Formats: sequence, structure tokens, C-alpha cells
Amino acid sequence: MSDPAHDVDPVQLGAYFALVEVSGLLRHAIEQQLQADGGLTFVRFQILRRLQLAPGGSHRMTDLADAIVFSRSGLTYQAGLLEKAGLVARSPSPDDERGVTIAITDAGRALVDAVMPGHEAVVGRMFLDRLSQDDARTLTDLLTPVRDHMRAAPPRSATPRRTRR
Amino acid sequence: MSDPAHDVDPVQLGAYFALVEVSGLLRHAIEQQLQADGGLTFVRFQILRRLQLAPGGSHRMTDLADAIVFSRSGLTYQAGLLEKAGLVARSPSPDDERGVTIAITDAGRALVDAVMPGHEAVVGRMFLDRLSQDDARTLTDLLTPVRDHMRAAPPRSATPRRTRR
DNA sequence: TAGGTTTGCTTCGAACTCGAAGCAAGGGGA
DNA sequence: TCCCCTTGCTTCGAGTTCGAAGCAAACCTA
Repeated sequence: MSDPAHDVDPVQLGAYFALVEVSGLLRHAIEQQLQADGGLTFVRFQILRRLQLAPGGSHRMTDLADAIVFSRSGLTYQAGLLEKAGLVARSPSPDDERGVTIAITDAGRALVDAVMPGHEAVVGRMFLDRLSQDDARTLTDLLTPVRDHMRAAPPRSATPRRTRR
Repeated sequence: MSDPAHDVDPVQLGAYFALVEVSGLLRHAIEQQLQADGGLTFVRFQILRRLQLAPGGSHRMTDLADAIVFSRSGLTYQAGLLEKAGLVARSPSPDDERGVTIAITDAGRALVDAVMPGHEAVVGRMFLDRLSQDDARTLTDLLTPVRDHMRAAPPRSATPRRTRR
């Protein structure tokens, strides 16, 4: 477990801790805003936004779970709530009888649109205020390859897959 | 609610979404490692680490909650578990009869030390692999003022404080 | 120094999260 | 084609999280 002698530079470790702290603060601020402006939790907002961005406004359940880094069972639960609220609709996937496709409804889109301005305002005030456009670009350029790298490795659910017997 | 006409630049917004995604992936990876190497959850690790860093190895409950961006009631719950496990000790604050001081025990320090190598290894592999030392420094330099800015504003618990009557 | 307010923590109830287990459909290889 | 393994989702139970309410100490201010 853990590469031997994979010592981490303190400067790099500092970047990691800074990111953890900032993302904690950011998420907390966002949660307040989403709740206040649209009665949404962070997870539900993420689900709706991903669907809204997706071509056709829909995703396979599993793909969506991966996209927002969330457990499948948790997504089933939230999908149930969102469906009950009419923000989302589930239907069997056409190609695979096992699959379920989750799609955003017009009401769902409307809610995202309603919440987005306040959302951007909060993110702007809390997070972006101290970041010039150049800074933001730099930040994105730093984080994008990191994200891609993390996406590449163990796709999700690090449960040690039983090796084929 | 929300500054009027506070339109957010798409590039900046992209930085925000990238950060949210990376922190989600990172946290997921970390959670697996901490659980595997020390039976720790992310929150419990954060508590122990903060205490270990603190001079005297102790904090006021409230200060600790703010530091890790966590609810007070949630911290009470986790402190109870950690205390039961002997990793932490609670005692009334000397100066303020209401306050509770939470301190890390030797066992707690030992556990953090035991988990840290694996932790750094995972963070190194997942997050820092694609970040040179300069990149990491840049990232920290970008995030630090942002963090300070977020720390400055509403300290915690955005519950609209009743204005003094 | 008495009254009302604020602060620090815990308790409580409701909602949420996750992994394990369950179940049905898909996909080979013999 | 018949098994057996894998995949996709849901159900289930246990543990966790949060805000509101409760309670006690501390702080004003008259």
C-alpha cells in the first residue's frame, strides 16, 4: 500500500490542503444560496445542471453518478425525490433493458435557470472576487489536466474488483 | 438577493466548476485511502489533523468547527465517537465555563502519523502527479487570497442573525 | 446586581449517504 | 443453447449530517 519512498513536497501538499479548505468553504456558501433561492441541495443542483448541459438533457444513471462523483444508491434516492417533484423523469433505456435514462424536465430547466443568477452572484462574490480573468484561466489550466488524470485512473468505486477466477 | 448585474465571466465560472469537480474526485479518492489505511472517515481525519497542527494539540469546539467547515452539532457527534475511541479528549475550557476544549491524545497522533504516508501517496498520485512544484506554488498563491476572502465574510452559519432589537 | 440578550455546546428528529445484498438482463465460451 | 459471470439499478440497514430547540454560563446595561 502506498508507493514506497513517494515523498511529497511540502509546497505541493500545501496546494492540496488549500484546495480542500477552499472547496469546503465554497460548498458551504453555495449550499446556503441554493437552499435560499430554490430549495435545492448541492447534490440536486449538480444533478440538474449536468442533465441540463447534456445533449438531449439526459444521462444513464451510472454515467451521471460518475459525472458528479456520487454513489449509485444515493443517486437512485435523489432521482426519486426529483422525479416526485417533477424536475426529472426516468425511463428505461431504449438499447439496454437494464438501464435507466434520467432526463431533466421543463420544470427542472426552469428551476436551474431561476437559481443560476443568484448562484453566479454568490460564486462571484465569494470565490471569484479575488481572481482576475487571467488568474481564473491559469487556475483552470492547472486543474484540467489534474481532473483528466483523476478521471483516467480507477473510474469509480475503488472496491477491489475480484480478479477473474 | 444577489448583486444586480453581477454577471460572471464564463472563463471564471469554468474555474469554479473545475474546482468543484476536482475536489469531488479528490475527496472520493481520499476517503477510500483513509478508510483502508486507518479506518478513518474524511471528517475524522480532518479533525485529528487540525488538532495535531494546533499549538498544544487542542481547540475550542467552535473554532475547530469553523476551521474544518462543519456544523457544531456534527462536531459534537464526531467528537463523541473520537473520544470513545480514545483518539481525542474533551475538557471544560479553563477560562470559559461554557466552552469545551478538545485535544488530541497520543493515540490520536499515532493514528494520524500512521495514516499520513499512505495519504500523501494517494494525494501525490491522484492530485499532484500532474502538478510541478511551480504549478503547486502557483495554485497555492491563487487559492490563498481566495480562502482569506471567504474566511473574512460571513464567519459561519449564514443564518440571518436577528439584528439587535 | 437584576433583566434580558448573546454565546457555546449538546440533544433531538428528519433527511441523507453509502456499501452490501438482491434481482433482472446482457454477454460470452463451451 | 446452456451456464456462469458481469453489468445496471434498486432496496435495505447502519451510520452520519444538519438545523432547531434546549440549557447553562457570560455579558451588558441600566
